[in-house]
Amino acid sequence: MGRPPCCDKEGIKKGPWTPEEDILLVSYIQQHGPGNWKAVPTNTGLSRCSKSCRLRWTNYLRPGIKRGNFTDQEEKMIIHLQALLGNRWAAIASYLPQRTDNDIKNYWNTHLKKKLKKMQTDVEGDSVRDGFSASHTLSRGQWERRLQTDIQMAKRALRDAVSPHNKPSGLFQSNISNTVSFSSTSAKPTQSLCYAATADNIARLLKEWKKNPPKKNPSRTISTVTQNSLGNLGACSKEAPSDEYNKGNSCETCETFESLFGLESLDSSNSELSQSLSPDPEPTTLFQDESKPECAAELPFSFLEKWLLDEVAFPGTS
DNA sequence: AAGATCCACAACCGCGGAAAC
DNA sequence: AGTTTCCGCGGTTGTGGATCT
Repeated sequence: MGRPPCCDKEGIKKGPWTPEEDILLVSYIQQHGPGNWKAVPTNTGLSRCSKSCRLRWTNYLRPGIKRGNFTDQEEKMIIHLQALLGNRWAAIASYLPQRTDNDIKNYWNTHLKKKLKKMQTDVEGDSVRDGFSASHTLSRGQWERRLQTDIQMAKRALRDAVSPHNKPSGLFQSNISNTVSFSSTSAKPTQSLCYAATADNIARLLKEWKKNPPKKNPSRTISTVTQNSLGNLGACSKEAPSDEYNKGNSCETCETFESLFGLESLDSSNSELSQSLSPDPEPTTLFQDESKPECAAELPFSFLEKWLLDEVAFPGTS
């Protein structure tokens, strides 16, 4: 049963987005901000369902999205977070602010899953050769101990991945710079700038496209080009990654950790944070909603750090 | 060179939860 | 309190490009 799909209506366009549609959507959001997706198709004249608009925005058009190859660090993070959180891509994405859940999900399904499977096969092959099949011979107690060990290993590996002693990747530098910039108000102008650049870029691309329309599959080709360009531009907004995925995710993630490890409420760390991250009293910019919510940006990472570094919180981990 | 197959990823679908009525 | 509507999430599919045969 369930609700009928919102895209069943006649006249609703599906498939790849064209640059023109992108521009319509971006300029509308530029004026009104994201949210109220229901109204977007009506107000923009787009023949798209609200869902499609939201998806297009969150996955491609919003500023701060990094596209392209995943770094080793990101890969490690995804693997370990997936081990800890399962397929909760939105939660995982909240630790990789420049990546969308869709991106991470795709990367997991296309690359990491295979990689891990292969590794597992190799290990199991060895085990079978040794006359030992791990998964079938474990008693419940052994299984639990193994689970504990897995969690600890994941935890340790995650700590390695985020350790400041490691060469920091853009990922964590961006988190760090977020943290630093919280005390100043420098992030917002940067962010707006990048957004404007994004919209301008679409316009420029469209002009180019109209001058020299590609011979084959124009919409997809240009769309892809636009996406990449947007991604590249978005990458400049390291200081102000978008937060679409962080809304609500931080708490959700904290709950996950809490439930996983039986930690007490995060109230204390929250209050600490709320002090250090006093909300910006200035009038909001157009894309305030899109800006990295200080709390959401900071909380998961801080908590993660705390969790990783606090051996006491998880007795017997060392 | 051409067809077959694989791969990557953008987009869609359906569901659940929350908010609005 | 019950129903409807909207939003967000995760799983899945479709399509075009890349690679292989």
